[in-house]
Amino acid sequence: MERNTVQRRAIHQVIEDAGRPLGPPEIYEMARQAVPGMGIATVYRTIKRMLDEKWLSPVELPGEAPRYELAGKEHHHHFRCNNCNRVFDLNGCPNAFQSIMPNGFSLEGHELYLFGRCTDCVAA
Amino acid sequence: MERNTVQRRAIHQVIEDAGRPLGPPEIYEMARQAVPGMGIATVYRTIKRMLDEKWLSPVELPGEAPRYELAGKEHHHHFRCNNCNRVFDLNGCPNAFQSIMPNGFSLEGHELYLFGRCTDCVAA
DNA sequence: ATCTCTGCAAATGTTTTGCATCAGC
DNA sequence: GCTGATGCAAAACATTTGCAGAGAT
Repeated sequence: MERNTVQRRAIHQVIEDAGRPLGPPEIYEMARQAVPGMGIATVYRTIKRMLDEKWLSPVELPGEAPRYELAGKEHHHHFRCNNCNRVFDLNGCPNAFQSIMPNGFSLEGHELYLFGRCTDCVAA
Repeated sequence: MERNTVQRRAIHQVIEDAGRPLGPPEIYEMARQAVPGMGIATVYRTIKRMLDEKWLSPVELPGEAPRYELAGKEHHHHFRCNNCNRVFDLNGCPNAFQSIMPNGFSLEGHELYLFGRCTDCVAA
């Protein structure tokens, strides 16, 4: 049976409060402020368990270390600002992928990432 | 000045012959057949240099180790078969991404990956 | 009291780097 | 013969795992 520990609570809290996808080192640093003695292994183990339990879903930008966000949102994609590097959720999905599928192939899923400048950085 | 070594030639040859994106371990194994004594470090160093020289471009599927293919093709995306795990080039691009961009954000680039079954695996 | 979770440290896997030597020019 | 490139081994990172002890139930 699953136990409700301070570490687990701290990690869940951090991800919830962030409102954007976070990577293990970020989660570690932030959760550490609430639970000073915590080890990095606990962060990895907890993330893995939360993924199994579908509390978290991974956000894996090409060429970057994985980040994680709370699961349960509906299908969406992500935008990363080339200037400030923050990752934002995008609502909706352009369902126009069948057009580039080769004949005889079947389409089962897709990943889409957009890059550019967020409102804060579009001026800078 | 840059030198034309057997290792570099072997690596370039392997990637050219493959016709699909390869990862460093694959490149190492295959190039090793042409140049038995070669070390893995040379593969990494050579890939890095070829990226700088724009001979190669990276293919970074979310959650997977990076692969590399010859650069210079025109804009395209990739499809990975969920069954045999091979990666294929897709021609064309559904230019319909502006529709999900938030107001005030500017779009500068995108990455798209499709998943499913290739012709060979659609029956299996 | 039980049994899972944790922290630590060691192990793993991948990519990078230092350095003496080798080889392209 | 210079000087960049290579092979080896060690180092650097990120992530995983074994284990004994702490803590939740």
